[in-house]
Amino acid sequence: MTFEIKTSSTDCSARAGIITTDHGQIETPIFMPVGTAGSVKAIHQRELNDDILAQIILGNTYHLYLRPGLEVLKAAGGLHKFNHWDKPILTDSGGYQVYSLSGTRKLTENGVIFSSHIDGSKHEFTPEKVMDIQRIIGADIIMAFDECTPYPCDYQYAKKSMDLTHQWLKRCITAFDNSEPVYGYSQTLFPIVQGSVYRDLRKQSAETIASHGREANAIGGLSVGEPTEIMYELTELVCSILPKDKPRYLMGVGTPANLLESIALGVDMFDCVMPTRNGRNGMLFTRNGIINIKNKKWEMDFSPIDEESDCFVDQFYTKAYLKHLFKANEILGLQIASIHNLAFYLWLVKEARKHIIEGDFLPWKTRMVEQVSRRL
RNA sequence: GGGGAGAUACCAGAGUGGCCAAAUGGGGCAGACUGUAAAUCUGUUGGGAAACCUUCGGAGGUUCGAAUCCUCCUCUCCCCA
Repeated sequence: MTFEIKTSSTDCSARAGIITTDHGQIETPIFMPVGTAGSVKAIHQRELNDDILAQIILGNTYHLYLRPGLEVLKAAGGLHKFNHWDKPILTDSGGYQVYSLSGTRKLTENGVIFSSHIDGSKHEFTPEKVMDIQRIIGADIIMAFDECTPYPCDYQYAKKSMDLTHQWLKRCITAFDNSEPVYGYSQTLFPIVQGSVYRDLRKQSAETIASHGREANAIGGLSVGEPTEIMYELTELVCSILPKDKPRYLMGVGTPANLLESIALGVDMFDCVMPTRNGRNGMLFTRNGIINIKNKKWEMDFSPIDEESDCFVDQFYTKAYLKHLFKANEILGLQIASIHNLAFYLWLVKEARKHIIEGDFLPWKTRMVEQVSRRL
């Protein structure tokens, strides 16, 4: 994997770049749709390509390991062949599940023992095992095994957890560097900064992560419930320490406004379930603000979902029809909302890139943040 | 014509003397959702800011107190002829 910066903003830390992988290029800043179980929920690959213009998608180690399982993935020839996505894939390590499944897991010295959310069976994840699984899944970008701390999180725990993540990282790196890709193309390991909301821990973690000199770096443990301002302050701090010439990936973020603000702070990559999950729950993100399509006010609104969008569903379907689909529990509603939201997210980062290159990112960003945050 | 069952909030449907402005579902209205245990979850749904007022087919009655008991009326459904 290589990263080349095309243009850097002069009035903020935003930059436009190109990541090159064996499955093609990614123009940054980029938003990566989440496809946890090997599928971006409710979306066809054709829509991902032609309507949403996705350049890279995510998969999840924990979920894919449990189902379909490594035997199937290996026999399929890796996730790219299995789900027929031939552009880049990034897999999360299961570090987020250490957090979100905290009720059914146990931390050990060696790693984490999970109870499967599917059948309750016990499975152990260690840094070595997680590297091995991600080799077999065959993602272009694989994530270090970390612990995503909850919020709030007391200092002692945050420190202990950060140290654990750092130890695990060393083991991840050893395991990764001493193993080979399973399917011929190269894979890249991203380490992850932790440290909860504590500036000194974040600083220490960013320095530790940077010292490993990997090809890119990720920021984890944010957008877990802390105030947005704190998230921005920590992102800014961490970005100021992580090397400038390497991609920075802010994990799990966020709202359209979060993306724009974070791009200004120097973040290049994002992923978030929000456009898909919230879309399935009736929330539409648009350049003019946020719509809850289930609300009565859209019942008689026969205007297109988004008249300024080039995306097929935005022109083809009306708000009133989409409202009806949601109320009638029709599966098509979920599909339309998901396509719309992802297309909007990809449009937003593409537009951000354009303005970075044109040199007017900051004023454009300020205007857009206000616009996309409105409630319609 | 004879016999039986029933009428409860937007709908379905519990409740059969006080703890009932009335369970539960559905529907309606709104809210939440940030590296997906999520087509999920939460709130609310007679009026009123509140004290309180008006409700359980209708009209009377019994009782300190009635959706619940009694009388009559209206209507619905089922079975037999």
